[in-house]
This record gives sequence, structure tokens and C-alpha cells, in this order.
Amino acid sequence: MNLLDSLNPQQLAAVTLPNQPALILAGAGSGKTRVLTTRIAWLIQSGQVSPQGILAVTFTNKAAKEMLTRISAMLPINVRGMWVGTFHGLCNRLLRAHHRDANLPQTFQILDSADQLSAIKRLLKGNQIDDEKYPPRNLQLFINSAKEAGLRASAVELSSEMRDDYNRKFVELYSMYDTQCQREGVVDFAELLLRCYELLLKNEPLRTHYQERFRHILVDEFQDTNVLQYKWLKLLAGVHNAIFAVGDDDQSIYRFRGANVGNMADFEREFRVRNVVKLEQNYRSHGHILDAANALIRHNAQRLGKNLWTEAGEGEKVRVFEAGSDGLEAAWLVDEVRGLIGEGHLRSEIAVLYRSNAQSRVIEHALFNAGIPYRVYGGLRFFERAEIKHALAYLRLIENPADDTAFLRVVNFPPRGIGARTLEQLQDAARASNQSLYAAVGSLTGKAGSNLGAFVKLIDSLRFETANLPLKEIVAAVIDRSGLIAHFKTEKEGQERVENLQELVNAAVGFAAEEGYAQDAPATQGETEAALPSPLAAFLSHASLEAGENQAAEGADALQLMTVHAAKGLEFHAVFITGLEEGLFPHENSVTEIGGLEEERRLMYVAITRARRRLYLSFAQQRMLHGQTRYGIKSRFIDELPEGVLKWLTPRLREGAGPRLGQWHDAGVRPAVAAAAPQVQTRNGYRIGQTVRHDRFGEGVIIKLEGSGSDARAKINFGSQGIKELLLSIAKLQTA
DNA sequence: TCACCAACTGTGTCA
DNA sequence: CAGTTGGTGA
Repeated sequence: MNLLDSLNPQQLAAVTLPNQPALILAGAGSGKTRVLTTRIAWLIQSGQVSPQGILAVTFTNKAAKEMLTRISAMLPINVRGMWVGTFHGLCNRLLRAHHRDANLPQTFQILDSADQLSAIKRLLKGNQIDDEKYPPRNLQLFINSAKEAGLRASAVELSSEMRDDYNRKFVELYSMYDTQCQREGVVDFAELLLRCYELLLKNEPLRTHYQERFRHILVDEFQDTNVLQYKWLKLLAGVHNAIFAVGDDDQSIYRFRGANVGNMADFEREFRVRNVVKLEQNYRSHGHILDAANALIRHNAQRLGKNLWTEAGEGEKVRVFEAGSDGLEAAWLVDEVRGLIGEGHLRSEIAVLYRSNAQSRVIEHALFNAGIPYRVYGGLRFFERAEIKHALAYLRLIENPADDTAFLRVVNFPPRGIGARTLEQLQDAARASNQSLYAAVGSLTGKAGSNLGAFVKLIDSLRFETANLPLKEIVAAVIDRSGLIAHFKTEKEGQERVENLQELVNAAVGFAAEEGYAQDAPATQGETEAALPSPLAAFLSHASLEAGENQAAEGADALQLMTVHAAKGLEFHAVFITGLEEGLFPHENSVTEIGGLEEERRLMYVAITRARRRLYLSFAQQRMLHGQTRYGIKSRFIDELPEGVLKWLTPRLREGAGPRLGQWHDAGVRPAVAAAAPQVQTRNGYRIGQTVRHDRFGEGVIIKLEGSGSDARAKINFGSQGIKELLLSIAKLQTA
């Protein structure tokens, strides 16, 4: 059977393009993954490249796995060892292999965003910096967005308006943070990419080596790359190699973590891309669903332009339900799901989508009471659970004693008489001698010192005793000898935690099997050369890079619950999009961000296009949120759908009847903010959330209006130009 | 030092 | 509401 059979003309054209820069604009459900995997298989099969000459980048581990599965189904080759993975995974691999050149210890650990935040808090505390004046969250955001733009502290240029002491301090703290990470041998997510980029940039032989090796570079979800990832790709491509980029600007939904849709246009220009292929035939959804998606996305101004079509018939209309409350919405959903299951549909073919994780609780509650099996994706995931992070911290200390974050997490957990005073002394000593906390323990004497000494001894003996054990035994030894199991056994609510810790042992076994480590092989092999990292090191990377699911029960047939973000790339027979209320979806925070609303609309577009045959939209008149009842109105996104494709399941009130509220308002007891501003604020004809244009700063969004008359001022977010406060009577603002 | 409770706060999506 | 911080008493 030929690989290329049954591709449509556009798909075929894309798959067989010559080795030149190419941009594939692939609409939802147009066979994007198929094109990518078939091209890889075709390149290999036709002898144009060996499996080792391919670099394929995706955003999620799920997508990478899917790609490898499909390739191995098409070709009789061993896909293990192929360079197919996420940006973070591939960078990790490169940095491990060349840790010396990258100036990292071989055992460097990866910080997830929670670890990063606590490292930042520790930095501020250690330097007596007021964390009210410099909120750790803001600093984290500042550091990450700088890194995502490819900028070290020394390269961060403050715009002229921002060049004050306050902003300079942020840059200084950024630099101090990097120093701290370097001393501790840890890297955060963005650092993984930046360090790898710098490695290739500065090390010419290494760069040339990889440029010559990776003849074909393929990128999935190109619209979600950030500036740094794009630079990384350009560097690897060099002058000879072609990048085959697949993306859909209408599905760009990761701006909040630095994604830059502009990369698509930049790529087209900088690489003089002559091969642009549009895949517009949709094989997934019926007509009415597609019509809804097309109509919605047409409300966005910033688009490359694309219109999906299908040969399938119109199909069913999109069902819309208005519920009295979030609880009633869930009750209705349960009924509908029962009906679908009754018609013989698999539970796993039905998805319930929501904008934010917090919304899952009400739905879970209703499903649980109805006895419908379900599986929640996202939320608090396995490797993010407190007890698991504790166990991982012990493992990290075995690998890398300089990891102060891990040290502080478990030095007194379970409690072993080491309190705040002692740790303060220790931190002082460590700072004075520029050592890790672990190394500084020896310099402390007295009773406090002896408790610390016992802890260090515990870690040392664990490292010594587990040195030649397989991964499974190491993990088992750690959760036992650390006292974690014993500690949680005495807690009344601790049973689940004990089970999770035991599950961690299983996860280690599963990981070792999947990675091909022999079960009885010692876990600390490969100390020499640029060899493979030890299984323990690999397992720790895996835990950081892939937070894991929070519920096991793999193959079981269960209803699928997830955020819209998590649903990208998936498809289902029936899809419920819930909580379609102003303030929730679109999210209220998005309204004051430049382009925020368009991003929310793309998110809605992604949600709609997940459905093959049946689509439900629902919203609730009232909802419990953050402990108080909020009254909402239906999302503007429902209004943006053509009336003809909708089928209302609830009687509709006459539009405009009754009081229409401009935004969420607060019905709880807490006074202040929301209650004080029940309607949209306006000044001189401007309103909050409005997009305006300024001659010098470009496009911005009004986030605050103050004063009146000639003193009327507007606070405007100009994105990269910063937030400015302007006098409305002076600033010449154009309204879009 | 540590367990416990009260008060406070923030609240979006992810690798 | 849930997670965190701060204070108190044993």
C-alpha cells in the first residue's frame, strides 16, 4: 500500500514538497497530523533522509507520542531514538548531552512554575527585599517573558518611560535569580530553551554538527511558538535546511505564555517561503458545526484568512441551553449524557469542555452522584501533588544536593525538629560562604546543627545505599526511609497520599519499561562521556516536563472532562461547551489585554471544532464563583453564531427585555470593587476595554479611567510599550 | 518547634 | 471557596 494514497490534492502537495521552507496553513480537522507524519514517513521511505536526520517539534507530549505511533505504523523502523518531541523535551536532551558546554551540572534539575515561584520568594527573602513592593508573581512573569523573548537581564532594554529605579530593580532581581539558579544547578522551563539556544549560538562546532544532522525540521502548531523558539528553529535550520511549519493562526491560544502568531508572517518573509499550502477541507465535523465555527472566527480582524468546508452534510444543529444556575446546567448535562449513552455512544466519545479548571467541580459532583464514570484532564496533576513533590524532592537531593528548593521543601518534612530559626542561621551561613544549604550544614554547631546533620546523613546514606539499585527500588527506598509513608499513615486524611506515594513507585516502573531501561539495571549508569542520563535523572526530568494525569484508569470508558486548552488537537463525537457567560468565556481578564478578546474567540473556535457530529452550548444565569454567587449573561460568542445553525433547547426571552447588565456584578456580601462599579465606566466617550491607537505607542487597551473634565485620564495597556497613563484632553487617541 | 486557628487574599489557560 | 500567612499557646 502506498503512503500517499488517499491524500487529497492539497495534502499530497504538502507531503511531497521539495526540501524548501514551507508553511502549511492547516485548518481544524484538515488532517494536519496526518500530513506531518506522512511527510516524515515519505522522506524516509524515499531515501531522502535517514530517521536520524529528522527533527520534529510539537508542543505537547501527547502529540509527540501520537506522531511516533503513527510513523511506526507506516514504516518498519524503530522510532525510539528519533528526535521527535516537545521544545522543552528536545532542549533537555541536548543540554544533558552537552551539559559541560552549556555550563550545567550533569544532574541539573528542572523547576516547574511552582518551584520557580518558591525560588523567587526565597531570593527576595534572602536579600531582604519587600515582597509587597516587588510581588514574586510579577517578577516571575517579568523573568519568563524576558527569557521567552530570548533576553538575558543584561540585554533587557527598558523603554524610556520605564527606566526608573523600580523597573531597574526588576532587571537586577532577574540577574540575581539567574545567579541563584546557576549556583543550585536548576533551570526553569524558559531557561531550558534559552540555555539551549545560547549553547548552539556560541558553540560553532556543535551548531554545525546539528545543522548538518537535521536535514529536515518539522514543526507542529507553529502558531504557538514564541520568539525564542522561533530563533532556536532558525539557528538549527542554518542556511541549508528547510523548515516545514504546520500551523493555524485561528487556533493560536497560548499568547499568555509568550506565543507569537506573528512568527508565521515573519517566517514567510524571512525565509522567502514560496510554498504555502492551505488545507481547508475538513474531515471532522458536519456542516452546521463548521458554519458556526466559520461565522464565529470571521469576527476576528487579525487573520491570515481561511475558510473550512466539508463534503459531509449539514448534520444536526448546534443545541443551546440556558440554565438557571451552574447546578442546573450540570443536571441538564447529566440528562443529555445519559441520553447519548443510551443511544449507544461511548462515554469516551463525549467531551465536556470549560474555560477554566475551577468549573469542573460542579460538573464532577453531578456526574459522581449520577454514577457516570468520568475522567478529568488537567487540574491538579499527579506530579504536582504535595506528597509526590515531597518524594521527588528527596530524589532530587540524591541526584543534586545543591538544589536548595528541594532541600527546603523536605528538610523538615516529615517534622524533625528543624525550625525557622535554624534554617535562617543555615541560610546566613550558606550565603556567607556562597555554598548550597546542604554543603553549609557542616558549619553549624549545637543542637540545631545535629538535627540538620541527621538529615544530611539520611540523604547521604540514601544516595549511597541506592546507588546501584534499579529505579523502582530507589523510589521505594526513598518514600520509606524518608519517613513520608509513616508520616501520612498517622494522618487521618493521609490514606490517599500513601496510595499516591505507592503509585509513584508504579510510575517509576512504567517509566523504566517505556524508556527501555532494564528493570534490574543499576539506576546510576552512564557517569561518563555525553552518555545517557541515569534512569533516575531521566525520571526526574520526565516528572517535571510531563506533569502526568491525575486519574489512572487508562482504558476505561469514561466521559472526558477538560479545559478548552487541553482539548486542542482532540476530537469527539459529541462536545459540550459549558459556562458560556460573559466574564467567564470570554474571560474577564482578557478584556483589558490587547488582542485578548480575539484570543478568547480563537479559543471558542478551537472548542467548536472539536465536535464531529453533535455540539451543545450552555450557560447559566447564576454561578458560584470564588465563594459567591455571580449573575451572568450569555456570552457574546453565542450571539456571533448564525441563528440558522442554532437550536434552542430553552425558551428564549425577547432580546433586550429586562435589565441587561454590561458585565458581571457582585451579589455577595463583600462590598467594594464589583458592587461599586455596576456598569461600564465611561469618560469623554471612552470606556474600559476599548481598543485605541496612539501615534507613538501604537495599539492599546483602556484599563482604567479616572478624573473628569480636563483632568480625565486613561490608563492604557500598550503591550510591549508598557502601561501608560494619558490625559484624554491632550493625548490624540484614535478609536478603532 | 510545631500544631492549630483566624484572617486574608486572589482567583486563566500550560510545558 | 481554597490556599496561604500570621499569630498564639503548649
